[in-house]
Amino acid sequence: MIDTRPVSKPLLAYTVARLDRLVSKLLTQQLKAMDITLPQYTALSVLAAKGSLSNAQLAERSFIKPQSANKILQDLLQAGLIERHADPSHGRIILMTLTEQGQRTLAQCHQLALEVEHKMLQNMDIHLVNLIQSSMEKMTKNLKD
Amino acid sequence: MIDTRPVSKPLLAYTVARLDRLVSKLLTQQLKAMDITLPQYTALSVLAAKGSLSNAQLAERSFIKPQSANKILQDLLQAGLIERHADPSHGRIILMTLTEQGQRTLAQCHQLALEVEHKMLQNMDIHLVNLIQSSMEKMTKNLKD
DNA sequence: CTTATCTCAGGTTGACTGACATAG
DNA sequence: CCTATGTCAGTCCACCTGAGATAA
Repeated sequence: MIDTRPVSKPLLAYTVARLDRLVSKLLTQQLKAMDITLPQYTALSVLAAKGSLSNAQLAERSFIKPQSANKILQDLLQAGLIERHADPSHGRIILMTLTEQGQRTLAQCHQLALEVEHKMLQNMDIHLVNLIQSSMEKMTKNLKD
Repeated sequence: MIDTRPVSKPLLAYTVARLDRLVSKLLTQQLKAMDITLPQYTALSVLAAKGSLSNAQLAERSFIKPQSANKILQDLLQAGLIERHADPSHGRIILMTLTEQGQRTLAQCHQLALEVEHKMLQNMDIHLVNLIQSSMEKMTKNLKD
């Protein structure tokens, strides 16, 4: 029997989505041991990288609504992993920073995440991986504008 | 003031997740005009590409549970976009294929998805994009095993 | 008996929209 | 007034787990 189906490649968007679903699944499993959800780990990482961010800033960077980001930050506050600091230049804005416990927890979570990252990148050229990462950042920028 | 924060790059896993969140958001918005959800469009695309798949096969490919895939297929059946065919070689397996209406709908959805894809890939080298896609498929394979 | 498949039912999570107070 | 921000409340969706029937 002759196969008459089209042999067109799937969209890159599909390949990205499929990879992300698998990565998220594995990462969520790993983080469960630390009693941290993936959105919580992500927020913790971004806060640590930026030093401090407001709820609105975190939401915009993460492409989610401020109400969604607020829920994540409340849970991190509850767990004692971050703390609030009033922005001296603007009374309404509240900046979030990691507590010492938050930094220790983040370091442990990062170890678990690195295991997944290394498994994902096994037998891959480091220069190619860097090129892929910068290309994907460009794609994100393309879609933002 | 001197910035003493570490300048280490984020994980590739994070960059993938951030891009996927934005792509999924835009794609979901576009598909709303066709009254199709992103999981439905994805399932439709995979079924069309493979010709026909069982619920269990679709679930495994998509890294979701059979119960989740079943819900999606039921909705597509309800909408008349796919139809069921008993597998002649195994009484319990039910293969799914696109109806003619399903193929027409998929073609229209694909046009909307291509708009997002093209925006994402604007000013990017096609050969690099192909290299990125095959690399990401390799990453998915690395994580599967 | 064991395994794979399909499917009904209910639960959880991580996003959403709505509404409103407050700071500038 | 208008805009941006924070936050309380409720909703929705896409996944999940549990349980059970059926086919090889």
